[in-house]
Amino acid sequence: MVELCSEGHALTSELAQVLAMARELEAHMDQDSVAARELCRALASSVDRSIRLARSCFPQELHAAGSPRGYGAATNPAAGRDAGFKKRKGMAKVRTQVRVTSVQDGGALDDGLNWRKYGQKDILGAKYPRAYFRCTHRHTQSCNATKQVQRTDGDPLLFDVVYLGEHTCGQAAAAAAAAKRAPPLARAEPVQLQLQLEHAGWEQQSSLLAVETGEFHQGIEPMPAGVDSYFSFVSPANSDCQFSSGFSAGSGSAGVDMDYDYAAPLEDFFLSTPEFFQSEIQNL
DNA sequence: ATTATTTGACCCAA
DNA sequence: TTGGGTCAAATAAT
Repeated sequence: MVELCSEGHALTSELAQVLAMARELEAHMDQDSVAARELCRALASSVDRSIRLARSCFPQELHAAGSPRGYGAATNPAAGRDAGFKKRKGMAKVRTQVRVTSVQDGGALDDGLNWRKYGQKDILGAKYPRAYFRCTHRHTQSCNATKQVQRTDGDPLLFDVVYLGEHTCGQAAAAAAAAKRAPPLARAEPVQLQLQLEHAGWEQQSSLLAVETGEFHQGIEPMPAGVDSYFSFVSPANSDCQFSSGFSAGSGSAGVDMDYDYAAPLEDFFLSTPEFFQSEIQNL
């Protein structure tokens, strides 16, 4: 279920990067505070990636070790077994996890998706609370889409956003269409995305990718035939940011209940992602 | 007046 | 029993 080889390589190079950045940071420390801060941020991101990679290599062991919360695997201790998520009425069978750098600008970019906060909880072992949002149209259109937003422990500028369910109201499709017509403005800060798909006992977690917000949608390709879920990203700005992943859940026990098409909701999601987080991150 | 947020209470699965 | 998710009354914002 887990490809130790490729993930292990990624982990190794990630940790090597951490080491290099740490040394560079040391050299910078009493000269240039701006560069040092930037390095700290990169360092924290890298550590965070390493943790995720390590989790995907050794899910059980690391979870038992009690690492910080706020990660998809941590919220899903049953990964690898049946019922990786709490099955609630009307809950869609796909969970998408997204991390994004905080974007602080007053411009209220409206992607057409409306969320309403309905709760906030302190999470055991996490520095920051987790906020719970539901679709504004839950009652009028019985749309059961929800999401959870939580600031990561490692890097305060990064947020974990977990989407549960899909929009059955019309706004998701409308937002995707709007994003296609008028792509968001490019920002200086890259956005980091992480994709996590869960389906019954099957789980696959992607590598992290970093792409420019103004361009990332260009890399999205629909999945090829014969693969249950497939996405490919290429950042024009950075060849290191190339990402592609194919998921085949057709074999073994993972094949149960395959009545869901991953492609459409996820593509819609990525087409309008950068604006999602404007309001949600403010109070976290 | 209407709509959104806050926050303690409640529910439920582990 | 505990922790996470949701509810709903009070409060704030528009």
